[in-house]
Parts: sequence; structure tokens; C-alpha cells
Amino acid sequence: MNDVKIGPKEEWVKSGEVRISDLAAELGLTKGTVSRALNGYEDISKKTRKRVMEAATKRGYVPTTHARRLAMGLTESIGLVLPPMPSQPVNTFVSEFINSVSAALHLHGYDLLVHSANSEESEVEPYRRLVQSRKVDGFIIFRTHEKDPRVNYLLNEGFPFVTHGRTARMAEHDWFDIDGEKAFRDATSHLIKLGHQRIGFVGGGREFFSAQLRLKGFRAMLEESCLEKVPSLEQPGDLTGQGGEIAAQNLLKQTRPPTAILCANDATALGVMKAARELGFNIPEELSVIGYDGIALGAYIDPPLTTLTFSIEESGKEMLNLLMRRLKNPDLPVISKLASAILKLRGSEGPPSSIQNKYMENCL
Amino acid sequence: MNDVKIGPKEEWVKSGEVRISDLAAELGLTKGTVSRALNGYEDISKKTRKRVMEAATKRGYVPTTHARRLAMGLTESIGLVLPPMPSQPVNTFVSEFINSVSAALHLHGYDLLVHSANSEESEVEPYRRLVQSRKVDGFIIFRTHEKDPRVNYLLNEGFPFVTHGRTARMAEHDWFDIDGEKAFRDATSHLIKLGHQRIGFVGGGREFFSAQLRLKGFRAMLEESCLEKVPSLEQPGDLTGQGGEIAAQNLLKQTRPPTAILCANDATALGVMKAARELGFNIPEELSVIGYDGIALGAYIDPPLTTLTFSIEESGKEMLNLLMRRLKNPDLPVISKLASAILKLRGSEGPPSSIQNKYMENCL
DNA sequence: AACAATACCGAAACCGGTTTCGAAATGATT
DNA sequence: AATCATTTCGAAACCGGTTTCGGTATTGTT
Repeated sequence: MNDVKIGPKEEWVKSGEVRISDLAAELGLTKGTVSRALNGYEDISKKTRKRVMEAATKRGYVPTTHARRLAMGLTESIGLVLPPMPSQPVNTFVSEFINSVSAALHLHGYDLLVHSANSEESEVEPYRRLVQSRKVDGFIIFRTHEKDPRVNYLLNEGFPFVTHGRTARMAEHDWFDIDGEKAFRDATSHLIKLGHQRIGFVGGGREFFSAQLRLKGFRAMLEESCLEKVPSLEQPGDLTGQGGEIAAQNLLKQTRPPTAILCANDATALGVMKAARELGFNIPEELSVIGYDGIALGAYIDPPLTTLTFSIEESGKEMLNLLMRRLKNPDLPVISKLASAILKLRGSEGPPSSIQNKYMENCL
Repeated sequence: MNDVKIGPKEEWVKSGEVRISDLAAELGLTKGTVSRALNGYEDISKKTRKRVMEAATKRGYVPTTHARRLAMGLTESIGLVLPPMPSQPVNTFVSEFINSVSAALHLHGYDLLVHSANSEESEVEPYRRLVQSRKVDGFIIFRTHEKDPRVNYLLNEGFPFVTHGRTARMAEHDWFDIDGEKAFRDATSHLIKLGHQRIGFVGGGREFFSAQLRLKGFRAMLEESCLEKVPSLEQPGDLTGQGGEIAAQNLLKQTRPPTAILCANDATALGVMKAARELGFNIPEELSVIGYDGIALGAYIDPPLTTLTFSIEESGKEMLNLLMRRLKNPDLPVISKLASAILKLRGSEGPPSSIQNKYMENCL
């Protein structure tokens, strides 16, 4: 069934061999006419249009992409530059994201060009190359920084793009983001309601804006709940498992360790759980852990990782809508979309063992 | 530092605005001459070549990709079609692979076009589209089936490609693969030496050739060690965590459950471990588990997952070498490369609790 | 039946490069 | 100085489409 059917070889069995001029000659028309017939121009009679289209499908004519693009002055493709991979690629975000974006792009007749950033050169270099060689019409950018050189470059060039994540200049470009601040307010609130009073936080590097916003949400909920902010309970991380391990050690070796730890992403959370195990902390009895990203694997570990999750597929689709809109009309006002993450309880959190329940319903 | 430097605007500050004809006019040459000067033709005097190149860099001239490709009749890009994502995209393989491939492609001046397969249409459809519209010069195919329609189609078209994984027609196309058979012989041997006599196996679907080869290696080593082949200990799977759970239940609820389980990949192994926990089996004391893939996450769970691992980056590079060779000369004989996985001991395996050591050094 | 309006298609320019071919300029040879 | 070989560049075709413009052929109007 999987075999290509073997039949009498037709002369045009090999695809991509017939040009528009061949079709034209065969039909006794000029290529201009054929082109217009195929592209739905009004000045072609129904009869010849039908004749042309039938011949086209019969001969398997498909216009050569580059010729079309050259003539029309567009590329019909958008670029996505992979950031240099961290040493620990625990995250399936990238592949899921690419999948969703490329699927959505297809519906618009666009291609996805994936480039990878060489870690030795500047972060904007790949973008510059793609812009200058006119390989793409626009960009999808993710993992934004607060001050993002890629954003600066593209804004300066007036080149269309959408970001996944906000930036300092978010008022000047379209963006899509998950409301990490709200997500971490929710998660923090959940822990507080369980009775936790000393809650640790393991963040991402300062270069990741989204991680900063998550920290902000954490702090805001602490303050709202009249819990004091303890600087030693806020540990920096790097969004990797290893970073999580180190941060967890710093937290759990303190004289008064936290009873719960919020992590800027799931990879970090996994590192935290590993370090906690090694230091003899039972999860969730002695330590609650909550992550962010909703990676599928989190459901298979012991205990299953409670996490903040969102639809990557939806993210991709939404971003594409924004980008397509911009490509159609570059002068439209900037718009943005903020989606929310939901807290997926799976078992790595619970009430603290020693319920010194000084939890106060209302602060003042 | 991240800010784009603001200076007196030069007239060519916007990239991509200067064409070859502009350069030619400015230099008092024809565009043909400029083109030849830039492309290192021998019939250009050193003096004018220098003049041209300086003007080009000064004005930031970069040839328009599509025009070049049209004129030269090549696309300088290769295609990679993402298979429809299983419901559980536990694998970071894809993103790592894409990263490695696209990095390697860059060195050759090629672009990577990523398409996604629509699950409703035939598997070959995306390939057909890319071939017919002449968007790519070749393909990278992964997750091959024994009878692979994509391979059949491309062979029939005479279109260049390399597969990651073997197929029934592997003698007719270039391929790269990990020696999964040997890998599973090694893993099985390791378990036998530890004293295991009842070893379970959770495979992938019949559609994945590589999973079949892993099963083959498992069986071969059993036979070599004079252990009887117990059909009920070989469970089918689907390379997902969920599949692993179900298979593990089938294995562990038997009257004489296995003391070790080999899994066709890590996602399956995670599912197996989850089911084992829920059925009260301690790992590794009462049940050894070994996976395949070497996903980074495996190091963070408890116990850390012993697995068969290989370098995805190397895989990508090797495949590209094969593909580039083929593109340069389509008539070269088919070649292939078989790399080996190594057994990474991390802790999810050990000697069986009841060492009924009937292990025999030599069979006969 | 004469004329205007419309439908339909051919011709040609164009997109931005590459490459072949031939001619002019230069240098070498005798 | 005349001839020949080389160097160096211009002219033009070409890649495979799209789009504008203008000219017939057809239809409609009176």
C-alpha cells in the first residue's frame, strides 16, 4: 500500500519539469495569459480559463517558487532564529512552538525558515543577514530580553516581527505573552492558602524579561498577604536544571529553610526537586515545589510536578495572526495579546508539615 | 549597550535597498561585470575587482536571494518535515536536531525550511509540494518506517535526501542511524550480567523501524545467553509515556513479573517507572528500568534513569555531510553511517533482589 | 449598418540576479 | 610596425514567473 504505483510511465511523470511557457505553448497562448488565467484575473474568458486550469492540473504544473517571489517582490516566508541552546535542553517548548507556527503559516501560504544563532557572533547577526538577503518578510522572536537588541534592530529597520514575550519597547511592536506575573501571583496565593509562610523563589537570569515578571508577581502576592519579603529566599537561576540544584541548595541549607519553592520554569523545578531529595527533604510533605511551563514529562516523575501551564499551540497561532496582520498592513497600530497560564495541580505541593498557622485572612 | 547606535543617518542606512544595477551605475560598469567581479571570475582585473568589492561593502550590497536562486537554478535550501506530533511530545530530540542541522547547514550557505505535516493528509503530501514548487534541493527525513512512503516517493522522483534511520530500501539511499540493535544487545547483556533472568521489553509501534531493530537486539542477546524467549514479556508500546504505563501494567501484573524492563525510548521508560511505583515496585531494588534516547530530564528523576544515549548534534552533522555530498554529485554511490549509542548508567538498574543465580557463563 | 463599448488576449517590460559570447583594448612577438 | 594572443569588459540572453498596456474581435446600441 505504501508503494508508489508502478504504471506505464507518462512523459511528465517527474514533477516540476513543466514550466509556464510549456503550458502556454501547448495551449497556443502566451505565458502572460496563462499566468492571468491561473491567478483569477477577470479578463480571461471562462472557456480558456477552464482549458488552462485543466491542462495545468493534468500536467501537474506548479509555479516555481523563486520566480514567483522575484516577480512579486515578496518572499512568502518568515524567519525564526533559534537562540543558542542552553546546555540542558529539557524543554520541549521549541519543537512544539515550531510545529505550531509552521502549521499555522502553511494556512497562509508562507514558509518557515529556521536559522540557528551562532553563539560567537552578535545576537542580531542572523537577523541582519536574513533581512539583507531578503529571505524573509518578517520574524517570530521568542525569549525576549527587556532590552532586546533584536527588537531594536528590527524596529530601526522598520521590519515586521512579533515577539513571544514583552520588551522595554513593547509599545512599539506587536507582541504575545503569557501573563507570568498573574500566574505567579496565583501560585503564590495557592501556597499561602495552604499555610506556607516561608516561600522560596528561584528565578531566571536577569536577561529574561519574563522571568523578571514572574518574580514581580511572586513579590506582589507576598506583600498583598502581609508576608515579609526575605531577600535570602529569592535565588537567581538560569532556567536550567543545574541552576535549580544550586539555588535549592542555597535555600535549603539555610537555618530556616523555606517550606515551599516557586521556580521560574519546570527545568529549574526538576533541579530543585533533585537537590531537595539529596538533602533529605520529602516532597511535598516537607517541601512544596511548583514549576512553570507545563512540560509533559512533569506528570511522570514522583511526585508529579505541579506547574503553571499554557497552550503552546495557541501561542503560535495567536502570534501568527498578529504577524500576518502586520504584513498585510504595516501601518496598523501596534496590538498585543496577553494570555493566562493556569495552575495545574499534580502533587508536588501541599500544606507545610508544621502548620504554624499564623496565616492571617486579612492584613490590616 | 544593546541600543542601536544613533548617528547621522546615512542614505543607505536601511539595508537591502541597493541593487546590483545601482552598484553598476555608480561604478560606471554593467551589472554583468559587477556580478562577475563579486563572484570571483578570472576575467576581471584586480583593480576593478577591488573597486567593486569596496563599493559593495560600503553600500552594504547583498544579492537578493530569490533572484540569485532563480538565475542559478537552485534553491540553496533543504526541507525538514515535522511528523505530526504525538499527543505527548516528550521528546526534545526534534528541537535539538533542528538546531544542529540548521547550524551545520549554515556553514554550507543553505537554509532550513521547516514544514509540518498535516495529519489529515498523506504523509508524502508535504514532500510533494516542496518538490513541485522547487522550494528545496533535498530533504532530511527522520523517524523512518520500514516501508516508508516518503522514501518511495523521493526515490521515484530521484530527489536527494538522507534519512535518520534505516528503511527497507536502505541500499538505495544515503542514511544515518544509531545502531539500536547493538545498543539493546549491550543493555540486555548488562542486565543479564547483573543477574536478571526475566527481562521485559516495551517496544514502539510496528511502524517505527528503529524500534523493531531494538527488539531484535534484545532477542538476540537473550538467545545468545541461553535465556528462553517469553512472549508475554514482550509488550508493544507507542513511544509515549502513556504507552509505557499500560505496557508496564501488563508486565508487572503477571504471576511471574520481570525483574527488569527494557524500554524502546525514555518516554516509555518514564511511563514504566510511574506504573511500577503505583504498583508498589521499588526501582531499582525490585525492578530495573533502562530507556533509550538519553534525554536530559532523565538525570533529574528519582532514581535517575539509566539510558542509551548518543549525540544528536553529531547525528545532525553527519547527516548533513551525507546530504551535501549527494547534492554536489547525485550520481555517487549510496553511503551510510552507523553510529553507536552508549549505555549511560545512572541508577535505575541494579541486581535483582532475589538472586536466583542460574546465570550460566556459557550456553552449551 | 455604422459606431461605441466591452471582452479577451498578445506583446513586452519587469523582478534582480548569472553566464555566455564577442569585441575592444592591451600586451607580447617577430 | 604588423600580427597574434591575452586581458578585460560590455551587450545580451536567460532563469520563470507577474503585470501593464494596447490592440483585435466581439457584442451591444441606435
